[in-house]
Amino acid sequence: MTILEDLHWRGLVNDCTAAEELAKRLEEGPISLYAGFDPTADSLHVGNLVPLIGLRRFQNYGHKPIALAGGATGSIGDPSGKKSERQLLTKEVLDHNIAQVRVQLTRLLDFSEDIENTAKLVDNASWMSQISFLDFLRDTGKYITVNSMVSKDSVKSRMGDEKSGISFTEFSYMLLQGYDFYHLNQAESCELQIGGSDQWGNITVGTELTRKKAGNTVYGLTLPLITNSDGSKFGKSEKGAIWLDPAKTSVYRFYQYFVNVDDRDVVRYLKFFTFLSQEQIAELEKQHAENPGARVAHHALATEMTNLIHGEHATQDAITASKILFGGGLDGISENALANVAGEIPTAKISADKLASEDGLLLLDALVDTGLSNSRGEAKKAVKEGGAYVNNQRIQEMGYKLSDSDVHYGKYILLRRGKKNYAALIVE
RNA sequence: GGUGGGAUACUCAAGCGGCCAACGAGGGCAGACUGUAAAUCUGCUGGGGAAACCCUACACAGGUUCGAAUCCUGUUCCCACCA
Repeated sequence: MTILEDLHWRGLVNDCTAAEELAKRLEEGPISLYAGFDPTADSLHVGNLVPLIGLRRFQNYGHKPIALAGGATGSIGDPSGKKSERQLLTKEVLDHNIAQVRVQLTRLLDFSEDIENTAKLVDNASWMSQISFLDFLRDTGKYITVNSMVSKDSVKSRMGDEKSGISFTEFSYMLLQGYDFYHLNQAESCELQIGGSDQWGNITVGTELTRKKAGNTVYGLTLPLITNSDGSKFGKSEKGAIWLDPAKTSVYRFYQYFVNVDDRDVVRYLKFFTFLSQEQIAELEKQHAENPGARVAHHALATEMTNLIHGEHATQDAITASKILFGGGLDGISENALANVAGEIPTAKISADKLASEDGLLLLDALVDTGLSNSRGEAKKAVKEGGAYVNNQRIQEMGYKLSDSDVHYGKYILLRRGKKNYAALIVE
């Protein structure tokens, strides 16, 4: 199977320039390719993952991947898919973000130096900052007509919108990104750019510019936008984006996000996100069809993803915690296991004195303290509705006070709101 | 610039002097069912309080009234028509 066949089978090819030529070129030997990301946050989230994993797929087939951090373009803001003008980020913030993301990329791509096609991370600020505005207009702007720029969807949608419009700054974005491709073609012999389907317009500016300016043929390939079957946005939970940074999204929540993927999506996502083979995925699909309740495919997906991003050790901890929390009662649970669980879910601290005192600690307050409820009113609602649990025992008594008898191993009280929101109280 | 219409909770959208913390729909949360699904059914959905009840809220600022989201005045922003 070739890389393109692999991508097609996975449903990862949305659009492609000169598909046949590209296939031929790939057969001739390894190429360099790149995908960019704008460092708009100090961590990647699962929504950024598809193009980056795409790079890895190419790397696995012997090609050389380049991850491009948009230190320059990120300071402008890509208008693609955006309804309104964006807030500009400062250089300091961008640099910080790039440094953080760099670490995460080392998990996704192989940067080992002893291999032929080692991955590379570049920042377009390093060459963009060298170019004067005048030079850019003379040497680059000359090759692209405004007519073609105006006809891009990303611009058209904003031109039609009298209210917000589009600034010259964002309008110019595609030229900058196009120049990146040209630059990488010159500096790294880069011949292919991949990206999300919203990047099509930007990518084609790059192929056009490289052809006109350097006379080289380069290719673009876009990957589909991931959509959930229920219409919600992929990569977002009720608490916001699912980040790769474990400080922003705990490993446990990361793992759980994939365990909770809609049945209809699980096989698609196995293809999109994992490196499992066609046979392995077919087997999982079969098992899922035979017994969806066992959620074999879900667990495989969650395990693969968590392994990739957080490593095997952290994954095992998340799996262990999940088994305990969703596997029945707490009876006979070991102190070690409980400590592990507490490490995976949100916690709040409470002093032993407070617990032993006359006033004690109201369950209502504990729910708020641990963030399981946003206000006492919500906590009361949860208790009233039978959605509040202490150590997995439902509590419906409004004035319930936590006491020593609720404490496991002198240290832990497990709280739960609803079916799957857990938190731990740590007694100190 | 002129005239008319509008701004209501997370979103859409009723209400046009007291029965309004505000109909209804969507969303969200919880419960039942289940598989930590989907679909369905039920309840809840400003804050505090066990509750009675209190506080804050219907663009903003004032006013009329025993009492205002509802009436009046001014301000801001939207939309339509005219110029």
